[in-house]
Amino acid sequence: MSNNILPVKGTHDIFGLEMDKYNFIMDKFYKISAKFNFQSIQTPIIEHQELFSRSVGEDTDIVSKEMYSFVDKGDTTICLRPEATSSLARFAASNYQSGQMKLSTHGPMFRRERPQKGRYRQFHQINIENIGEKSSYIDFEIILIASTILKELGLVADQYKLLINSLGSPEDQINYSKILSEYLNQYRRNLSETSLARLEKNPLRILDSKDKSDKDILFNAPKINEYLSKESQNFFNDIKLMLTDNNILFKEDEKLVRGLDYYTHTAFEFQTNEEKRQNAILAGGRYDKLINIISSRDIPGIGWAAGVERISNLLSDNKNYTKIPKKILYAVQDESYLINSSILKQIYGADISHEIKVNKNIKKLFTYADKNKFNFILLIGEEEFKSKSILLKNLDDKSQKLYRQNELLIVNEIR
RNA sequence: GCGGGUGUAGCUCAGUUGGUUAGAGCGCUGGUUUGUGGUACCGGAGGCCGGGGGUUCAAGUCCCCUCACUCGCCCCA
Repeated sequence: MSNNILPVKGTHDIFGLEMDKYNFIMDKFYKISAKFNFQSIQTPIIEHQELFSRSVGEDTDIVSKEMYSFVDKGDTTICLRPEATSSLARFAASNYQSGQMKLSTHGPMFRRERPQKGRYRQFHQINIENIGEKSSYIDFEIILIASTILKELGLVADQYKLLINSLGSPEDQINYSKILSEYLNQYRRNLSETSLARLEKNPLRILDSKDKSDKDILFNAPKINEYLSKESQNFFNDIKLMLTDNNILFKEDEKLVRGLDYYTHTAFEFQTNEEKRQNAILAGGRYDKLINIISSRDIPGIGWAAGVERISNLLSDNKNYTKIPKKILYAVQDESYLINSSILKQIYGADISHEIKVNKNIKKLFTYADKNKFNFILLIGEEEFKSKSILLKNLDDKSQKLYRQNELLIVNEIR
């Protein structure tokens, strides 16, 4: 026991039902995103740390205390990616040409937090990003895709809700930040420590503080939607109209600002309605200034990320997430029966899920087939070997038939 | 970073106010007349009771430390 090597804290092996659910989620995700013309991409899991300190923000929790970073045999600081949007933005910054670049990806992300239910140090996300398009239609479409995927995965309406907000244009944000800072400055004494720090660097993030005294102060704070420019208001209204038009329920939440610094305009989050758990399952928004922060180009973008484990947790354990193929067990009483076996070659050549099992005890062979949920057993025991025959039994309906070895065509008998 | 809970067989757990060789179910394995599987019955293997220290005639049980897992807070998908 003490010698066992366990997985690193906060990491998990994915196997069995969990793996089936994971594959199920991937399947729906890529199918639906492909339908909207997204192209899949895989970017490296390691990146220059600078990518995230510039994009996500130096003083976010993610960058300041949760990143796995190391110096790579010299002076390059490398890190395990804590999220994927920055990597895709990096890719787009050097590969975008014109029109829309629609990207979908998935993979492991790493954040060094205290693990708990629905929060792991290595977790998995699915992401879609649309880069290069300013139209509010895209904001709607990206939310529509999210909603479609959750539905297709079998989540029902009362399991989750959609919250949306507009953070306005970069100019609106600067403007509103000033007004908010002025207001909050009057209450410096009562603000929490973290909020005080944010007051200097990024006052917007104070809005989603969960500190009680902060909340009291924020109750009467100026609201961002009162300070949006006319253009920003129209932009946001268009999105809401499209959502309503397509029966996507949402709730406006003026406190929703997201934990990353790069968002502008639309911010949204799908949350589970279940109490007592990490409730954000999918979240994202528009990031028109992000690419300019990490490159010399200025390209708008919008996207979201969803936590695979968090979605997986919401899926029922009692469903079958795999289309199991018929499985066949080729069982023989002695290894020598497998030598120069035409049956074996047929099995290898056919598109059949199979296993070979050798045991002198016939009963063991059947028990094995049963326990491992094989649908058919192909048996060559001593008698069959002598008479050059072979037994095929359907384990589901218990019917069985004896064939001559040189006459059996497996693909014809099993389907 | 801060709090709560739990560590006993491969897995899920019992172990009474400290008291001899530490238990159950499931799983694994052998058998119930020699070639036919989900049931039934009988047998078997398998535990430094997470680790270290302490109290005691005696510790799985009480105390301290430590490690691991887990659930919350913060934050986030």
